[in-house]
Amino acid sequence: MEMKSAIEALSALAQETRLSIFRALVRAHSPKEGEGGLAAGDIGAALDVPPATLSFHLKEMSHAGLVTSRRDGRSIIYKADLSAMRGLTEFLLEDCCGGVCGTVGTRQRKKECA
Amino acid sequence: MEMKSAIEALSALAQETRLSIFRALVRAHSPKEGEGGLAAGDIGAALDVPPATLSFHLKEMSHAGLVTSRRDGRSIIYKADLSAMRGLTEFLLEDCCGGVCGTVGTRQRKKECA
DNA sequence: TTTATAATTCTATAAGTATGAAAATATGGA
DNA sequence: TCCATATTTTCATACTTATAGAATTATAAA
Repeated sequence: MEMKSAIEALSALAQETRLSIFRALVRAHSPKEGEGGLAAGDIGAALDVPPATLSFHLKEMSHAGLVTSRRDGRSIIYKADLSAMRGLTEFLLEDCCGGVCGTVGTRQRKKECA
Repeated sequence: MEMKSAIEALSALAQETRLSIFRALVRAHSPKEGEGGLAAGDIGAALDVPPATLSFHLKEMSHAGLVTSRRDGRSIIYKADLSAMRGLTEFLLEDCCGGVCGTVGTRQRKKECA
């Protein structure tokens, strides 16, 4: 991940409606392809957001790579892209402590930085 | 962490100058109290940001809880607060897959979601 | 005390983002 | 085909955020 896409992802999350949408999609997530996620209408109903506003926000999140979508009949199912999240976290903590603490990359951490 | 502070932290990171500052502070981090971090002037010189602009951004980051500061003579040393980062990540991925994947909380993950 | 250095606050201007009503588009069923 | 449902696009308005020059405050050294 590089600067530009990291900023797009962070900007997409830095808004109350979008953050609520994302967290709802995380809860409804499934690691299985073609499963999990929520229909746009269900998100709008759950969070009480009008269709035009919801669509604007979902588009922002798609462009930022935070969600994917698939059509299911008349509905469009949105799903969180969690690999983007991991990439973002690694970008943020890259080379932490100049590399000596091992916060990013290794499974076995050397020190407790984050 | 709750919604409001998460949005403040995400907004603080969702801006090119501030994101560059944060990453520079992550590299210069030390887990030891009173060590690590960078003087405001050094950040400004490294990133070529005028003092007033830099000060504006550092204030945003302080208010968002992403950085702490301590005075050292005429300089003010800013340091990344990495515990805030961990709190933010946990907030974002809370109850992932309805809780079954164990992405947040447990050290030993059940599945690879993020 | 005077001077130099470091950082912040004030301020005006410029630029970017969110909202939701109305209209348009897409799908599936009668 | 015609109708109902689901979602997106368009658009005007309102709101929020970034920038950097000039003035101010704080610390340290001469």
